Amino acid sequence: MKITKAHINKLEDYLWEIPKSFKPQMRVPARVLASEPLLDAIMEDRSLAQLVNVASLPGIVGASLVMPDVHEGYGFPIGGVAATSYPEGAISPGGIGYDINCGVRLMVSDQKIHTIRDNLEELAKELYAQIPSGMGKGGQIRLSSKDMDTVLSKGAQWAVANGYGAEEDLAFMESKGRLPNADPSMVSDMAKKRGSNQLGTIGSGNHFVEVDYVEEIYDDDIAEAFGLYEGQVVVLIHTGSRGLGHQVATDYIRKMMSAMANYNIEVPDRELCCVPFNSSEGQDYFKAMCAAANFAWCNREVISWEVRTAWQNIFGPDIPLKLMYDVAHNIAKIETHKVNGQEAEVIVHRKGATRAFGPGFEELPLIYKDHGQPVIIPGSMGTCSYVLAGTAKSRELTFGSCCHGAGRRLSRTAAKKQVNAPVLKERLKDEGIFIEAGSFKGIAEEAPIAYKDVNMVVDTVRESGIAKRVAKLRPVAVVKG
DNA sequence: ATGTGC
Repeated sequence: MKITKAHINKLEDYLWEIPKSFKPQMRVPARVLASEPLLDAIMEDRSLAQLVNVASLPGIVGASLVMPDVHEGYGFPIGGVAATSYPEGAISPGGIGYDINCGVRLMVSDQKIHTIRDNLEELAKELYAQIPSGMGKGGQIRLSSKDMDTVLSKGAQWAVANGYGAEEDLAFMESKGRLPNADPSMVSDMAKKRGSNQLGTIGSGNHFVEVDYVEEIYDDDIAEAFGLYEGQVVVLIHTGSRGLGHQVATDYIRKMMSAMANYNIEVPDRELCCVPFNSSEGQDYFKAMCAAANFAWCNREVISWEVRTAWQNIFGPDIPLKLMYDVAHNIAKIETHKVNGQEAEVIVHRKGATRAFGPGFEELPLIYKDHGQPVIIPGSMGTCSYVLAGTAKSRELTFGSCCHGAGRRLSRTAAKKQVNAPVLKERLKDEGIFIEAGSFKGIAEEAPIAYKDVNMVVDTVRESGIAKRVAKLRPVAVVKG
């Protein structure tokens, strides 16, 4: 059945609900966090049908949720949050995504944009030279099978211990760059092989390394705590677990498709395949997912080292780049949330959604603790990005989650038809944004026109109260696959 | 997203 406005109730400004009564399979209502114009845009693709499907997941609690940057994905929409009861509720690889622990980190310099304007083109080229990018691309590091197991169990700590990272970065990463439940033996040899030369590589698609400057500060206190100020040059890194995470997802989706029947699980779409978290298949996947997440954190740490190398090559020694924060936006976590008025442990699936815990969260570095978790929102290439801070309200509305980006508006194919990439590249150069990319195809697919307006997305999360605006970033140099 | 596809 086609979902229309008639099926959607407005709960409050920026919060919409498709009630449980919409379909018999639904176990909880389906909720959309969006302004009305964004809701209209969301209704253009199959996001809401997928959101409704997710509401039938075994053990789902509260509501099936999507953020304002949602678009359709494999089974689950990208920009979705689903919490299932721990430990017997479902775990579903589709609710995490093929790129396990795809995420973003922000590094901050102590340079002002006007001091490096003349270096930007050179900087873009040097970053492109230092950071392997593109589909299937490997890097310099070849991991032995012993080192691979250490990466999978220790995450970013491996990079630090092996000269590709900085000890002081670890405290500034979600989960300190390491999920303790990882078990390398649950990751297939094929996945390990695919990942063995991919540490320190960004891949393709929407992944990038980008130099930005802070264009505007919205909250002085939080910006100061996060170490951000107007005019400051910063570096944004967006990538995940590459072929390794993709293979883990592929392996376990295949296993769950056949295992599902053993647990009498029926889902409205095969792509929602899942098993009970506490089943053997569920535990195996969770341990493998944690391992792939650790690979991704290590990858972003190694890329930071490459960025620091490029920085030194252009600006000389001793120009520090500090890690502001690193967030995952494709991951499942065991967390405590309020469910039907009671605190309960739940398995929170975030697929294209960022954890956004508010002030007081224990894991945060002391200097951030009074202000909530940094939430990093990359916009599309050549527009702008945001730094937000999580709030207490995110726990009430979205299981402590927020949006993760602008959200795709056009399919890759549609974007390629509409965009003349060489012209776009020149236009952006005229605006002072230098792009270095492996292919014009990649530039076309990632053109700003292919994305929603990130300002509208960020306005929604701000108005709904799940995050505060801290700073707006403007790109000046971009490396893409 | 991904050695683009059973």
